[in-house]
Amino acid sequence: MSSDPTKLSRGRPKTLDRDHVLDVAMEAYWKGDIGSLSLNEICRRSGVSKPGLYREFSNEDGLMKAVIVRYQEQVLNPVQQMLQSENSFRETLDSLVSFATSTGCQHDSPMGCLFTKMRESRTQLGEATRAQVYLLEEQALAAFRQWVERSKAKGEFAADMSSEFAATYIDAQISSASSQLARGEDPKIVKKILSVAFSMLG
Amino acid sequence: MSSDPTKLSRGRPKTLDRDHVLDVAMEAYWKGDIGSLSLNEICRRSGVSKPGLYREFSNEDGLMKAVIVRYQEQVLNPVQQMLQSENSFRETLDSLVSFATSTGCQHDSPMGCLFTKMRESRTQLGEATRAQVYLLEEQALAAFRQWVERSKAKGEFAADMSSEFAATYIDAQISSASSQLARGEDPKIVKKILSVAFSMLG
DNA sequence: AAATTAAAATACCGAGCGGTATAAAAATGA
DNA sequence: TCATTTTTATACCGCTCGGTATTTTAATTT
Repeated sequence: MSSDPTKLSRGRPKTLDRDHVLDVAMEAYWKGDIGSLSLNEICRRSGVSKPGLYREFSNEDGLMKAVIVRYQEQVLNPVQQMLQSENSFRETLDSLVSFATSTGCQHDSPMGCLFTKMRESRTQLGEATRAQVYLLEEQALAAFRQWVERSKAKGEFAADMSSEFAATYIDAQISSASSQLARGEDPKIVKKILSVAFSMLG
Repeated sequence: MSSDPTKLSRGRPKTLDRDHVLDVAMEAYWKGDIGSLSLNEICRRSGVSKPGLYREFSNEDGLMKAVIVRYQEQVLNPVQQMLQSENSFRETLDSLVSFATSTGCQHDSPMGCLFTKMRESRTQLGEATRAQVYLLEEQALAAFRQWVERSKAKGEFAADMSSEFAATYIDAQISSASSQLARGEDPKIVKKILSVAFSMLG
């Protein structure tokens, strides 16, 4: 908004690499216990001083919100795109299951879903982060519901249930699968569970 | 083993009420964030001094293990009994679903299952507690598997899957439901989800 | 009554936490 | 050259944590 990214700053040039810090923090929260991971530890791992981190993100809540927003952009939005494709319900469902039971979307990303992890540890999050997670929840449910509605219109959704409930059901199963993966369960088993749980849908 | 419960102790008589402390701790862990609940807080709530608590339970790990053992005795064992009843698979399944989606088994117990909660926060538990949780996991899976096997023999289990996998599937669904309840979701919705997820079993 | 035993409560320990005051360092404009 | 601006790193604050050393209290045994 106000600052030109090229070079018309006055003071000492900043060396803090925001993206690097976010990468480190995202992986840390993704792999570890969100509630037990301290800011000090993030500083240590990213090689950034504590005041530097506070200037960039205000506080722990700010960092975590930035992390979940980044996760949304990098991981969740592609899934949402997938749900809007013109493929059949079954094809999209298979893609969804494959995505949910494999690593996030990058080279060496941890098992499970950071968003699911944050949902589960709601009570340990700051205000801003919790609000963002809540927003993502609503987006996910809406995306599932619209997908089901479109599939119903195409006659590809067989189960006798409201789109609202179907969305809740799909969300619950995907979250559960992500949770199991994060706990270290065998991805093949988790995938099989999802297949059975979705077998009556279409 | 060595001490007679009546009265042949020598020193100052103990006033610490072990059961009271366990009641307080169980409710605290059940309702709150296990990883964030401090021993200091348990002491405060139970009105017991910290050294008193350490004398009785050795350390935090000892207290948490005592709590989960108590939970097993009070809540989990009755469920295991239920799985061994002579009722039909459907009847038992309905009982299981009703149990899982209502309060634990007592008057004012919180939503969800303490065992499930501890499974989810494995990494934050001490050694002894984690070992006990692992033991309970194996017991639960074995109980489910034997239940399915007996139901198959009676021709009441319709789905085409191994008893091993069926047990894993049932366990995953029950855990997921408990998790949703603990997060505050509507028990009616959760029950409906379980019904759908179990609709193809028998 | 004196010695002994065990449980009680107070007060403390080192460590780590989220967060910040402070001052040195590195760039700019005059 | 020198003041100004901005970022940096060190060192610190108050607090809570899990766990314990210490002393007082209340009972039994001799």
